[in-house]
Amino acid sequence: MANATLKKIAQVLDISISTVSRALKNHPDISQSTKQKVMELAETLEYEPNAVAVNLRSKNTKVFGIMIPSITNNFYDSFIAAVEEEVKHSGYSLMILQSADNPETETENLKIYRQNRVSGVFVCLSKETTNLDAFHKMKDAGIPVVFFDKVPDDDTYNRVCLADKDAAVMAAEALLKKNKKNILAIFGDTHMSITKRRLNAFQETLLINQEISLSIEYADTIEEAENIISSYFQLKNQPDAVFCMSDEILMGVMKSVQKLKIEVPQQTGIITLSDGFFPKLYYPEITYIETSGYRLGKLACERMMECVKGKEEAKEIYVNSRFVEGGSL
Amino acid sequence: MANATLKKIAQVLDISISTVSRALKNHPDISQSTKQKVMELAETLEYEPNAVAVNLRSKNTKVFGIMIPSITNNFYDSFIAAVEEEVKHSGYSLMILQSADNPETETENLKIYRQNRVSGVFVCLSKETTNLDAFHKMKDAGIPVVFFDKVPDDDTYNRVCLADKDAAVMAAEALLKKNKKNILAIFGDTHMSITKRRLNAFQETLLINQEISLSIEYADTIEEAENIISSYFQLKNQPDAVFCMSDEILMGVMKSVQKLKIEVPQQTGIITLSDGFFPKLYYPEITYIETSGYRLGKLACERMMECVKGKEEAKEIYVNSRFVEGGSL
DNA sequence: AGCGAACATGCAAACGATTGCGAAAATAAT
DNA sequence: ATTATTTTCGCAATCGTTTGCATGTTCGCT
Repeated sequence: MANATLKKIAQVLDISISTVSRALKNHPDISQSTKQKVMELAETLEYEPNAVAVNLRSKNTKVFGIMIPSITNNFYDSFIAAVEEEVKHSGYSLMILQSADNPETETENLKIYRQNRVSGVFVCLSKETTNLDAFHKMKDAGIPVVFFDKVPDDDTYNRVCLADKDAAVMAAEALLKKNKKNILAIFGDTHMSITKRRLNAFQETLLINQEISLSIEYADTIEEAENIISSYFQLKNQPDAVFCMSDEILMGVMKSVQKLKIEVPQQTGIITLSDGFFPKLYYPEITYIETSGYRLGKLACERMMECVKGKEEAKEIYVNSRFVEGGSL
Repeated sequence: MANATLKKIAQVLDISISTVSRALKNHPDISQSTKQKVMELAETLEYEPNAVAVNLRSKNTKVFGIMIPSITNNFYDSFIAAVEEEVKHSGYSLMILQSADNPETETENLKIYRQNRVSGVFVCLSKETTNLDAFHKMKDAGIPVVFFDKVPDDDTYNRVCLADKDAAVMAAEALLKKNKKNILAIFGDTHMSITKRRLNAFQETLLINQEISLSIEYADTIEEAENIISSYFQLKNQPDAVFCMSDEILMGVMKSVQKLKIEVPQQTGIITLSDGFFPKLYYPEITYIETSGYRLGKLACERMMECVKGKEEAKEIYVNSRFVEGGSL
C-alpha cells in the first residue's frame, strides 16, 4: 500500500497522529512497545514521509537551484556534477534551469526558484545580463545567491570564480618561457567580464617583452575561431603560438589545424584555458591552464552552505589555476 | 516586503483569506472593487504564491525527475536540454540526480523522487542494474516512469529509445556502398543491451557480403579504443574502414588517428553513431548516423505527458536515425 | 492514604493555499 | 412590503507533518 500517511498508520493502530510521528522519530516520550508497533506497520505499509508537507512545515525545501546559460556545456556539467555530489550527503537536491543567455528567461527562472522556495541558488550569469534587479529580489526573499564563473561586478554578492587573471598570466608566462615571438591570441565575447580580465592580464604579462608581436582576435563561435586560424596561417608571417581563451575557441582552432595539417608543436604552439576534457582529445594533447568546473563547484557549495547557516556576508572566492603540460607547446 | 502570504494580504485589507485567494484568481464571485484592491496590494507586497503549499494541496508538484548515470556526458546533456525546454511551458521543473552507474544510488534516488512526490521520472538505467524492484515501487506510488536510452528488457515499462538496429544497419549499409572490405568495428560495454542490439544488426547486415573481413573489438574507455587503433594500424593488413559504436569510442579512435597521422578517408574510412557534436570537431568531419539525444528528449516528454494525463499503458517508442554525411568515409 | 515525579499519549495550532457550502447583503420581481 | 434572486463574501475543512502544552496513567515515597 503506497502513499501511506501518518494519519493512516494512526487510524490502523488507533492512536494519535502525533504519537505516530514521534514514534517514527524515536522520540523519548514514546514507549518502546508503541514505537515497535508503529515502526513495523510503517515498514509494511511502506510509509515514506511526504517531503512536500515537511517542507511546508519547516519552511525549508532542501533544494538548491542552479541556473546556467545552457546545460550542453562541458564546463557547467562538471560544475553541476560537483555540486550534486557535494550537497547530496546533506540531503539537498538540485533544480536546474537554463537561461539560454536570455535575461528575461533568467528573471522568469528566478521567479520559479522563489515560488518553489529553494534554499539557495547558484547562478552563472547570461552574457546579456546588465540589470541585477531580479537578483535583488532574491535577497528580499531571503534566498542566498552564489554566483559562479560569470559573476556580476557588484561586490555585494557572493562570487566564486576562476582565477582568470592568474590563469591568463600563467599562459602568458608559459609562452614567454618557450620564447614565442609571434603570438595569436583568440578571446571570446567582449561583453563578458571574464574576457576582459583574461585579456588584460594576458596582455600585460606579454608586453613586458618588447620583441613580441601579439595579435588579438575575438571569436564568439567555433566557426569564427576556425576562420581566424585559416586566415592567419595563409599569411607568410605565421604565428609561432596560438592562445585560446576557452574550450570553444580551442575546438575551432584545432579543426583548422587538422584541416591545414599544421604541425603542432613544431609549426606552431598551442595553449588554452580549459576544464581539461577537450585538450585530451587531440594528439598531441593540448597544454592548458586548468580552470576546473569541478573544483569551482566544490567551492561554490562550501560558500552556499555557509550562507544557509547564516553567514551571509558577501565574499569573493577564487579557485586557483594549475598548469597542465600537454605536448602542444 | 517579501514572502507575503494570502493571510497577510487578508489582514491588511481586513477580509478573509478565501476572498483574497479568489480575487487573485479572478473568480467571478468576487466584486471588481475588491479584486482591484487585492491585486494592487499583492503587487506592492510582491506576493508570490508558495508553490510548496500549492503542491501539498493539489498533490501535484509539477516536477519531473531525471536520473542518469552521469551529467558529464554530452548525450544526456542534450536529452536534458530538450526535456527542460519542452516541459517548461507546462510549468514543470526538473530534478536531476546521478546514479553514477551504481544500482544502490539508483534506488536511493528513486526514494528521493518518491518522497518529493515528483510527477514522473525519466530514467536511463545504470550499466549494472539487473534488479528492477526499486522501479516497481514507483508504480505502486503512482509515479510514471519513462525509461530512455538504456532501458530494461521488461516490456511492461514505458521505453523511449534510439533505433539502435536501424542505426547500426544504416552504418553497415554505408560501408557496403563504399565497398569497404576490411572493417574494424569497435563496440562498447558488452553488458549493455544497446551494445548487443547494435552489434547484431551491424553484423547481420555486413555478412551478406562474403568477401568482407570484419574484426570486432570492445572498448570501455577512450584509452582502450585508442589502443585498439594503434595495434590494428601497425599491422600490414590495415582496416580500410573503422566503425565506432559511440562518441566515446570515436574520441579514442580519432586520437590515435591524429597520432599515427592516418589519412582520413584516403587511408581508412571512419563512421560512427553519434549525437552529432563530436563528429564536427574533426577535419574532415566524421560521417555519422545521428542518434539524437535531443529528439529522444522530445519524444520522452510526449510520452511522459501522456502518462501524466492518465494514459499509462506501457509503450516502446523509437526515435529514428538519420544519416549525416561528413567527409570521413 | 496522599502527593509528587516520571512516563505515555493526545489535542490543537501551525505552515500556505484551495474550495464546497452556507450566509449576509444588495438587487430584482411580485 | 414581501418574497425571490443575485452578488459578494466568510467558515471551515483539507493536504501531511511537526510540536508546545495539557492530560491521563502508573509508580514510588512518605
